[in-house]
Amino acid sequence: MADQARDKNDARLTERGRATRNRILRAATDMMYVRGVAATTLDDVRTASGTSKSQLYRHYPDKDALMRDVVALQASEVLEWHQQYLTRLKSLRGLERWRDALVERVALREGAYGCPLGSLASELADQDEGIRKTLAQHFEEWEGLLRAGLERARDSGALRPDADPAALATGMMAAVQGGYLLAQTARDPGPMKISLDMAIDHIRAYAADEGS
Amino acid sequence: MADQARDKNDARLTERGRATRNRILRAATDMMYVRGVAATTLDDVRTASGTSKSQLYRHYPDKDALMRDVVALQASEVLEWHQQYLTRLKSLRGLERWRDALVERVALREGAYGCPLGSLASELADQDEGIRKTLAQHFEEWEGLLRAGLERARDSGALRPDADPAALATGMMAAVQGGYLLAQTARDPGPMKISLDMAIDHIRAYAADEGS
DNA sequence: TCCAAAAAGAACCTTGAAGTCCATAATTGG
DNA sequence: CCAATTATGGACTTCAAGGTTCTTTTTGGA
Repeated sequence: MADQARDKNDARLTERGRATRNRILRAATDMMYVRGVAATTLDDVRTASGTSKSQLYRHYPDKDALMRDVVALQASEVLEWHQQYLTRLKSLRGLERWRDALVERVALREGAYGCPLGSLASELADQDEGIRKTLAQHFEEWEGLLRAGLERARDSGALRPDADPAALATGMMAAVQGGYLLAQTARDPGPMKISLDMAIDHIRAYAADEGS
Repeated sequence: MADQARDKNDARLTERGRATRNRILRAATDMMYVRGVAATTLDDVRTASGTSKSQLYRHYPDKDALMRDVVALQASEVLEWHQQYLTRLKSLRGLERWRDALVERVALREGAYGCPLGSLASELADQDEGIRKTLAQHFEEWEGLLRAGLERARDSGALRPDADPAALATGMMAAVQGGYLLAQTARDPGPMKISLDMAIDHIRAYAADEGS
């Protein structure tokens, strides 16, 4: 009882305990991404992480708690990846570099598995209101990276003053998610590239001087 | 054994039997859309359709077979709905009417549940290769409606000759799917409208005479 | 009206996944 | 180095979901 509360945040875990916990979370995150949350059993996680049932139980009261940590980890990794490209964004050129990296990433697995956050959202949004809200916040943060970049581009004169960074960022997010889904279904990164090109062209229409 | 083969296509079923089969399929389709495929139990379907276990078994050898019919029904209904707006499409004006109807449809349920086909795709694409291919074909058919409409628009002079209907249709499909996912996660149809507006604007950039 | 075939209903079985518990091994502090 | 605490392994229990089978009811044609 006191144990569970303590273990939730790994405050008083030894090095070894924390390593086990991380192995569990890593295995669960990877499997839930590839197979889906419902299709991933705790026994799968146990095997893949090289641990045992009682360890799952020690570190997570139930599958839901594990799932919530999976969402958090996946979100932090996705955000971190995009930050890498977007925190200093202020031109169309930067947006194109980001697009190329993203398309490359999707091409590496031939489109499969979809967006690490998007597929969680699709599976869980209408099932657990708490997780839905959490995911909505993560999406907002992600969109915020784009919006901030576009604002910098506008303020620095790369985009016209009448450009609407918020709407452009939302459109770009939809292009990303739609591209992911079409790529996943077709097992082909092609649609992702076309989709992102569309969204960038749409932004380019607000470029200060015509042409790229 | 002969029974199963016979029942698969409702060739030699009586009126009553066909009605039961339809009730089962309708209930399964609705529930799997709202709750997801994995979260829908056969017992749920049995209750919702007012039938019993042996009837499920009689009409469908297993859950997978039911699932496949659900995909087919959902696809035919989605396609039919979009055909209604897209078969005679040949101008931006028509595209805008379609967009308004789609946004209205999403707004009715406050964004929830996502795309009837897209959420099936996200859940099943990496789980069952056969279903993935089927869904890819349905998406292609859907995209084909858009592409054909854009080709008519181009041939009738509404779009410039250098417009690429295939790429524009793919971009539009991504906008639809991305819009659905963001609307589902945010429980707000707003992103769907912004996303479709972006895709239409992108097409408008290829309009023969400037402006709409 | 009666009979054969089809459909419905409900009890039953099997499997697999989540969750529980306890004995043993490892680790850490005094 | 010993005792106390923490981590581990694996067996066990429970439960729910899928799937099966049998009996009863309904239907439709001779």
